[in-house]
Amino acid sequence: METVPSLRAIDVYLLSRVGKAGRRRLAERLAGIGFTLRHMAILSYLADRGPSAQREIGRALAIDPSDLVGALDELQGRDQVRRERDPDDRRRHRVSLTPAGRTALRRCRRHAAAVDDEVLAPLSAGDRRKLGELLGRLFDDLD
Amino acid sequence: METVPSLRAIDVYLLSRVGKAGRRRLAERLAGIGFTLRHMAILSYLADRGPSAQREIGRALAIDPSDLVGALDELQGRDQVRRERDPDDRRRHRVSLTPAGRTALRRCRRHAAAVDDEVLAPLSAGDRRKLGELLGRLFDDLD
DNA sequence: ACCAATCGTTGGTAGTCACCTATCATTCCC
DNA sequence: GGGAATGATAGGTGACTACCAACGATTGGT
Repeated sequence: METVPSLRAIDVYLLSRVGKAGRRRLAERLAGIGFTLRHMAILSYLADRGPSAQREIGRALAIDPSDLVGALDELQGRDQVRRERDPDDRRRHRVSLTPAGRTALRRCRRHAAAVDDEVLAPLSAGDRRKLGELLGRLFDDLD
Repeated sequence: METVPSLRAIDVYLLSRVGKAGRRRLAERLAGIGFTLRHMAILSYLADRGPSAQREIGRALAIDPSDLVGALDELQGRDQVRRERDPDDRRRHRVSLTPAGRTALRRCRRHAAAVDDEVLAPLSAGDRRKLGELLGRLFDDLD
């Protein structure tokens, strides 16, 4: 990457470029095992928060409800996710992880960790921890 | 943004999400004054490195040569950039900034600085500096 | 002088992405 | 019980992106 100091000085530009490169590598790896970043985010959400309505998942992950349908169809088609009507509110679907879903998630996480190691290779352990903390704060501030 | 700890723990995911949000805000602001991120990157490159061939610009900014043509057409249409044949190698175009281009770039930079302030608001001045340094190192390591 | 490579350009494709609208079933509010 | 709001779904759109193939002009190697 050639040096363009006046661009390099813009933090949002750096963030955008580095983020895009990282996203791309992660997406490629996940694609190799039949997943998208979105799939992984959904599985992670379910693992952390337990069975949920689609609307909650969509809101948390910034996925449009109508887009979520397709992603869930794919996961369900591989038995990684189960959809059943919520008995307490029959408009809702109660989406939950299956054992196969948990296994798949573990695989995704291993790939994600590998990409982290790859992308953050230039940083020391301490710097890497610091970066994670700073990014976490920025992330929490979104919306 | 709801809390999904196992996703938040993935640095590349944070990078990707924060970067995308930042990119979006910057793109919106620039769109308000008739620019894209790509335009700004090109103007910045020319300001930093002086008159250049299209191929160099494309390589440095990771823009496909065929995509660069259109962006330069737009800038040239507004007299922010000049294209002339390189007398030393008549295959090349010598692309250079015009005074109007410099003025436009200054405006872009002001908007970019404002977005930086906005996105990085949660960080102290010290943390912000640190983040910029870490991102800079990761950026230099791309490709 | 000729062949291969380079530069800019044209035109097209495929994927992703964030939307938006409309519809049906269900529930909530009064 | 009736009207408004909500959840999931289907279907489609426009913007942007990253590509790729092909071409004419020009240059460099030998």
